[in-house]
Amino acid sequence: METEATPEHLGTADEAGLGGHVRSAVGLLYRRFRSERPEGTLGDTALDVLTWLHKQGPRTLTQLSEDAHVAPASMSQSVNRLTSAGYAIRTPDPNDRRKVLISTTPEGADLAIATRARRNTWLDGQLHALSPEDQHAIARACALLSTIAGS
Amino acid sequence: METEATPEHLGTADEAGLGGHVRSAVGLLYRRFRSERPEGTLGDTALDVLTWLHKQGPRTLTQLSEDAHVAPASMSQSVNRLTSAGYAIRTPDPNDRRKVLISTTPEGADLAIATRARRNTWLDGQLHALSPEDQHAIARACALLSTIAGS
DNA sequence: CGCCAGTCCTTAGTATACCTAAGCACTAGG
DNA sequence: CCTAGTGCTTAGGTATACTAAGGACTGGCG
Repeated sequence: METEATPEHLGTADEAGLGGHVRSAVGLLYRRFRSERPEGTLGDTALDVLTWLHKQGPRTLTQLSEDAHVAPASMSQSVNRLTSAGYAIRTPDPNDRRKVLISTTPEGADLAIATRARRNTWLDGQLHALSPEDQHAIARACALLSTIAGS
Repeated sequence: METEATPEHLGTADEAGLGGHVRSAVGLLYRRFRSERPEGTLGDTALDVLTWLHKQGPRTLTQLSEDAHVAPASMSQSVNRLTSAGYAIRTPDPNDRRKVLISTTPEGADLAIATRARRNTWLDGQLHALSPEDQHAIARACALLSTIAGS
């Protein structure tokens, strides 16, 4: 086993808690976000994809699946929901016809904006009640954890 | 219904980013955690429940569902997976036979420990590569966001 | 030129996890 | 007892994810 590299001495409640706290907080927030989905039949993943497309412009399916860290087949399903609901379209890549570019429709852009606004209504309301330092800590933690998640 | 309170003027990149960054980071981490599940057939929610039971002792189903912020019916299903895999048992509450106390079996306790260790191996490895200030920011953000999620 | 390996995407089948609705089991108060 | 309320379960449906398998296209090599 890792007789030397295991950092057992980094505090007491700290190490036992940090990873666990991150997991716990992520689970709670994820479920909370999921429950904040009163409109439409689209799930949160599909809405996330729509938001990304709205911000970044057209992406291939493989790119989207890498962004979300899911298998291409999973992303294809999520894109199916978006396209069958009329919020996104698939366009064959003119340079490489194996690829498919996914982009938002005008309705999709509207929904992305509306979704963002609705989400911000609740979450920003909570975040703005915090002190600037707390907000800064959260921003920092998000950046760090996103990097970790993407590694 | 967001006709009145929508804060359109709350900055430029900051507010648009903070809520969005939180959501994005949570989504990425959640999927990452989910993919870090090589062993057994139990999902991450079921493992979380097992971990809570291991730490807190027997709980009723309603208590568990409140802990996880899910409907009692959902928790009942998760508990079903645990019990049918032999990691937890249901015991009628002697004082109120409507209630059911859920507790871990010895195998469940072992699995909880092993799960925690496996999770910590990866996540703590990442977290320990950060500076103490960064770790502190994450700990703080987790505490704050857990409170927000639970509100 | 035609074949073949590799890449990109899709569909099919399966599993987890969440929900609402409906119903059973039990408790407590008339 | 009978009835209202509480705790839990099951049934049915949706979203998301995976693996496996196959179709469409590209590019290189005989």
